[in-house]
Amino acid sequence: MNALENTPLEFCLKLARASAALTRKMDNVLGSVHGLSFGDFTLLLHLSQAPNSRLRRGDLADKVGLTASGVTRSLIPLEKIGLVAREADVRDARVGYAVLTPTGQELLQNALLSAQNTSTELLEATPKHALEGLVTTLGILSGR
Amino acid sequence: MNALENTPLEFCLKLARASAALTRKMDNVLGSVHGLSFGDFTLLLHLSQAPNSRLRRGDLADKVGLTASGVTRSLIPLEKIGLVAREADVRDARVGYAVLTPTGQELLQNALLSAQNTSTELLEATPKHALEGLVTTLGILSGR
DNA sequence: TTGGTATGCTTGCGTAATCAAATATATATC
DNA sequence: GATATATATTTGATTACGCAAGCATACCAA
Repeated sequence: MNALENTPLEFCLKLARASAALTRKMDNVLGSVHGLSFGDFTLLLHLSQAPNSRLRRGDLADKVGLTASGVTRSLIPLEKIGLVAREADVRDARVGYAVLTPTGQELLQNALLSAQNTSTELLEATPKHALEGLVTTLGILSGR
Repeated sequence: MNALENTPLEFCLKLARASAALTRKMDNVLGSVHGLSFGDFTLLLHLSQAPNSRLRRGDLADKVGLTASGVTRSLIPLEKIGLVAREADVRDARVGYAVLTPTGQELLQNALLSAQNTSTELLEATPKHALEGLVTTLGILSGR
């Protein structure tokens, strides 16, 4: 009945479905507790992991899997509420940086705990060693 | 440097990123060749796999990982161009079905080949046995 | 029956994110 | 050094899609 069993396409379909479920769950948890979407959280987290909590806007787009324009638009509300600040490059006036503010750092610390709890809970039925392999495969798909 | 190595959260972040990359790739391929988005394709494919190529709209939502309202809206253009038709339930006037039309079947056949090629290509560096494990984990995440 | 609740789907509204075009700046070539 | 091309980001227009509320219909209980 299902000719797609164990095909790459089946994998892709399940990936998309899982991602949708994950995003909704994360959006609900992070949104109700911290006022962040999963996308917002991801942006802040990547910034916090960068040197000086600062990234070129284009590089940030790459890391989170958005287009440059997606990052521009997503940052607007975060800048407005003071979680992220904009900085210019001294040598190249075209590039802009996004920097995590102290306020952003602080909010992120709390949101991080929620996100970790939620993801751990979601994956509690998955053995740890399985995740390692999966991360590799997902990296391949992302072109990484 | 990265305290998230091999945590469930890292997995979730990569999952979201991989899904974004996958969707963009599929959208490009299916869109340019067949005029379908990856989402459209997924809807048609699930219908084609159902008995009589027909599903209750709510069940379809479940399968593809959208909400009911997402399905309602996504089907509108597909119904408009005649790939999907709407049918009523004789016993329960609340339920609506979505049925794949012959035109839809035909378009899907072609799109399926493209999708299969693309997904195979994207995953060519991933051993088959790895995919099997992944599918299980993704199912868990989807609550399935 | 009839009132109340549950179910299936759609609509209103707001946000997110795409592509393509525009803008601004930098770099290279002649 | 002027002109062409390349790069980084933003803006315009459009589509996708979630949640909450709204409808219509079904089911249940007294």
